[in-house]
Amino acid sequence: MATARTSAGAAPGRGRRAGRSAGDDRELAILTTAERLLRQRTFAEISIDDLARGAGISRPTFYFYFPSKDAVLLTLLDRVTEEADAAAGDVLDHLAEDPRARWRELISRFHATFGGHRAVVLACAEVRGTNVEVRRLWARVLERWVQAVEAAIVAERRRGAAPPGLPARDLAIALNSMNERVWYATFAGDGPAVAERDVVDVLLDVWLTGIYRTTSPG
Amino acid sequence: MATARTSAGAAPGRGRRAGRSAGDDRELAILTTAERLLRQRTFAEISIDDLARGAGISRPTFYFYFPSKDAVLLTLLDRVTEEADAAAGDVLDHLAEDPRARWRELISRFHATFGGHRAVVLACAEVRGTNVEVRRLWARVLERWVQAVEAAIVAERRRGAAPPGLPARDLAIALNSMNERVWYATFAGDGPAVAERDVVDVLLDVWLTGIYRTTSPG
DNA sequence: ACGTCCGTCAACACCCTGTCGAGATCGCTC
DNA sequence: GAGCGATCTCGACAGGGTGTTGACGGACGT
Repeated sequence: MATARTSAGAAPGRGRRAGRSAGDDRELAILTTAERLLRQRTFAEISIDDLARGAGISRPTFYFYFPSKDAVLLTLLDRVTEEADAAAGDVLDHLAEDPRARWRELISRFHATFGGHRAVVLACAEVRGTNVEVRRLWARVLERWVQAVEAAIVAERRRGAAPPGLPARDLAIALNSMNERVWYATFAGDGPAVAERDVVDVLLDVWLTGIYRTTSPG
Repeated sequence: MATARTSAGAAPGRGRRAGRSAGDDRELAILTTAERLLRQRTFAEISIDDLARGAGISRPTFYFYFPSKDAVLLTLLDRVTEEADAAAGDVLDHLAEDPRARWRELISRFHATFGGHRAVVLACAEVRGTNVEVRRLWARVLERWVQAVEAAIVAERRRGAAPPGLPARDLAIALNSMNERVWYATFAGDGPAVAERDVVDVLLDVWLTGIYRTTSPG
């Protein structure tokens, strides 16, 4: 039980006495061990014992820091999505300046963030089917991005840059979904996939034609 | 190890003496039990014992018919993709008659097939991360569809109906990927999703704009 | 009647998860 | 610098799932 150690939602490591403690180091050690191991094996192939040993503690002690293996991944995912949010910034507020360049910037930054943590992204895709918490967190994050894109599409239509068409929300969902799946295939490298160096431009083209009916919107 | 009972790839139930035998019934019973249970719980929540009891046999006997729980799902997936292939038929050979109507027919038929077996589809998405065989089978199937769509795009460009643009294969990958992910969200019902009655039209519009730059190609 | 497959299952060995309770250790106060 | 509560640690256990082994019954051709 311990304190509110589940994190994922706020700055982790809160709820204990102010300063740095040995416990914080251990928690971090578990996290970094997880991300390291994820670069070598599947999430399913990693046992709690692996995580514990990698962090220099015993298996029962692991449970002091995280309630389960999935909770570790959840924390990792939380960090990545925060990083992605920060990277995206407010590009969508400046679409009018140069639509194509701005949309490209958005997609490109997401690509860079996910690509930098592909092990975590792949692992999350792996457990999304079984783990409710990961599913919910991802749903929440995606919802935010969908709403941002939806608003941007509405704004582009209002200023006459984009023609009317599909409900903006549906279009935003479809485009975001496409990106997710295409990135997954590219990073996982199995099945038909777009080459990593082309993926941003491919996605961009489908976004632009979907929103503007042209790949060079004015 | 019994005979070549893994199936998934050819007509299942071959490799034993000609006529119907009790074993074929059992094998079928396992399959139908799996699809039934999948409508109620997650794949991970179903144990081999559940499958065996549902089929009226003991757990060790299950192993006589299938090497693992995943192999059952693989057989199920094989059937669904065969059904989808059959449903798709040769619509893509008649695009010139009425592009919008034909593309819509293609998407709509896939939608109907997957929607009719959403439990299996969802379960496959769940294990794709962990199971190599499911991953490979899905990759093979997807590759076929991608190639068919790629060829259709090339043909449409050649006859002047579609403008040049992205490499046809990359476009085909992106569009197929989008469909997969959007359907998944719609069927799973979690996270931002397109309403089931709208999903075909939403996907169609993105396909048409991506391929023709218009939603009403001539 | 007799071997030989097909089909069946009780029992076993194994691995992984999650929990409990008994300690060690840390940081603070008096 | 002794004492105390919170933090931290782990050995040992219980439970549930998987996959395998070895022995047993029945159908079928000869």
